[in-house]
Amino acid sequence: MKLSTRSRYGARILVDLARHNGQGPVQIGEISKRQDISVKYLEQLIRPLKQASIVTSVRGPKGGHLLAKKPEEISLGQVVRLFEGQSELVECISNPELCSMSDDCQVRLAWKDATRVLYEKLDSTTIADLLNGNDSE
Amino acid sequence: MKLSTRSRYGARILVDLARHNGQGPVQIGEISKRQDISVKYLEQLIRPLKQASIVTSVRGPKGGHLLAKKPEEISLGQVVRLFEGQSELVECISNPELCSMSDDCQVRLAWKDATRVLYEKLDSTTIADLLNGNDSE
DNA sequence: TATAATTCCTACTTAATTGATATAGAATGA
DNA sequence: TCATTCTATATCAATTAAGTAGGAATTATA
Repeated sequence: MKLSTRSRYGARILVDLARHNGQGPVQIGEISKRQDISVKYLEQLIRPLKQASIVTSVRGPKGGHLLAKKPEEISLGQVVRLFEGQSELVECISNPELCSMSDDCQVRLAWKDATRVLYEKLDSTTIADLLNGNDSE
Repeated sequence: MKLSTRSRYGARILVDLARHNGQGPVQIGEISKRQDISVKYLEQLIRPLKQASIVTSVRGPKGGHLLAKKPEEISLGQVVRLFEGQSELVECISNPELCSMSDDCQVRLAWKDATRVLYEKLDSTTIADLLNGNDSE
């Protein structure tokens, strides 16, 4: 039960952008150096962040990426839901028909509860909460 | 971020054994029919449960498996820690040296917090809590 | 003591997922 | 106009997950 690197990197990208908020577009090359993530992989991770209107981009020379929202309006829950293929801990929570016993399965309800508790925590943690500490510069 | 079927099945095996507690050893073949899990896969899942002293077994004819503890003494947290290779949501929690930024990484601390909250929930849910409902018989 | 029921052990196979790279293309401002 | 930067697919290698197979060990019972 492991978070994908996509979610981890996604969070770090947003923290990086938040740190440079108000300083104009941040280029992928800079993020790559600071966060030690390949340019190509970064490009791939920023796309869903754009589609979710968390990040906006400016093309052309001096272009780059910017937060589309305030850091305190972006939660880890949003990031995780965006990057993890399946946000529930077990699939039968959202697709009960997958298991013949779903109707009356107490174990399923326990996993559902655990999922809820986890996301309550993630939803209450925002990028703004993560702004202290090492900037790696 | 998905729980493996091993953890899911593991929990269902324990609930099945708990339901037949005090009725002598329960054979894998019976569990297989009731829970719709292959005999071969069940054998593989019961082994770690035995090693963790959650289940005991009796060999030979009329043999089978029994809970080694009371249902209220077995938590989902134990089951998940047993079956998931890595119990933390991200690896840098327990192995900070994996990432050059661990020292001062707020994101890492946030994942750690989320992991803690999740396991607090799982640890507080026992097999005894899951005994109602469909027995599939 | 032979037999059959049952667990125990090791290895193998297959499929899916993850993490990442490569290649080609499109937009835009200096 | 062209270097810079973002956009979009495709591909690949490694790892992990899920499940299968075959046989050895153990033991109740006839």
